[in-house]
Amino acid sequence: MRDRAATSRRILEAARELFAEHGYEQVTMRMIAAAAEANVSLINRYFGTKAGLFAQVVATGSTLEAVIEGDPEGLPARLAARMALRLHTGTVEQLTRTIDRAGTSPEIRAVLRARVEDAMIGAIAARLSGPRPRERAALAVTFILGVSSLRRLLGPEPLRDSDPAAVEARLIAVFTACLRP
Amino acid sequence: MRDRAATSRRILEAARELFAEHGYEQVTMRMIAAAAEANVSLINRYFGTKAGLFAQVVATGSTLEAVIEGDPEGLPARLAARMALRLHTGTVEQLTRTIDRAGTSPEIRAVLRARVEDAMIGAIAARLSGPRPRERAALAVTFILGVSSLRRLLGPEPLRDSDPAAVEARLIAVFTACLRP
DNA sequence: TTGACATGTAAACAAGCGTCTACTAATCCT
DNA sequence: AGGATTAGTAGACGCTTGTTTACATGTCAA
Repeated sequence: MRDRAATSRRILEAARELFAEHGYEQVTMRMIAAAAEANVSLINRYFGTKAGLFAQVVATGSTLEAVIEGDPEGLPARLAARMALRLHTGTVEQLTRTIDRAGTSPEIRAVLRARVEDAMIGAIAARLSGPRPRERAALAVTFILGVSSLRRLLGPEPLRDSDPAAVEARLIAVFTACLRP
Repeated sequence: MRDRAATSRRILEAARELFAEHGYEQVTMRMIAAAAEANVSLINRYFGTKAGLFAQVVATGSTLEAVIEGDPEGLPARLAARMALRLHTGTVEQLTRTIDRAGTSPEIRAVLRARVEDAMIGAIAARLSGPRPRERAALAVTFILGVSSLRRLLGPEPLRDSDPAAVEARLIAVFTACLRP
């Protein structure tokens, strides 16, 4: 046929970018359709509803796993290095930004919650030894989410023209304080 | 007359609570009017537009100033104590929550940015000595905003039934890592 | 007391939203 | 080759949104 798979993928990718950029509520079905060069009705046909599409976007987005895996001792340093790079380049992890900008729509809270709980807090906590690993992981995730919030509010400028090495050293201290037993 | 001042104040307070609870976009003019027991048209008459009302809410909301003032050495401890209390009671500062849940509406970004820049980052940075005070203050604000994000996504449960003293000690270490010269 | 002004009200407005229905057209299977 | 199935399209539907307009009512000054 005329390639349902390709169209479906174009819709998903267009939605992924738009949700990350403007947030769930600001993005309309027609915006997604236009960006994907597809018809609006196809979005509903393939993903059911707008919330369903968003759930798919969140569920299939890559998470921190590439950074998390490795020796647990080096975890704060790896998180700090990644964040320092992001701060310096002015970008934010796409999925983190999507989560931050999603707002408070009741229909999408469940999937957001599950994703943060499993793929962020749970993934970090699994690497930690010592008491209350989820509690410590949650603090690290707090900081990661905070960066998205700050950038949403202030744009990419703050912390950008800082000395990357100094920022990274500070971030290592922050993540260590969050995660150490 | 029929007390314009009182009606105006009821509208402002109703809007303040609703915006903090549900976020800017989820709150409708009719919700505010109902909560304030006022007519919808009066909101527009007194505040111009929905964005204008939101600007008024954000501009008049109390900030961290009570916590920030005092000796700079004790600032991390005071911030940590306040946050530990908030985490334990499951609440979040109203204005911080309003900012977090405001979403990405272009019409309100300017006022949000100004408020975070001046009343949070600027206020903390003014108390700091050493190099790049704004940069260090921004990291602390990152963490503060992150707590609002985490609670928006996960609700009040996480970090709630932890040992408050242990959490507070950890938070002191985090804020110290953010703010120390 | 009465006219003028401020306050409050109700209804409608136009626009935008997500979704659905009816239809066309392309591709596959036998 | 031709019916069946599926991808894609166009347009309307019902609803909600923020805002505005026209009107009623209460209050104060003269």
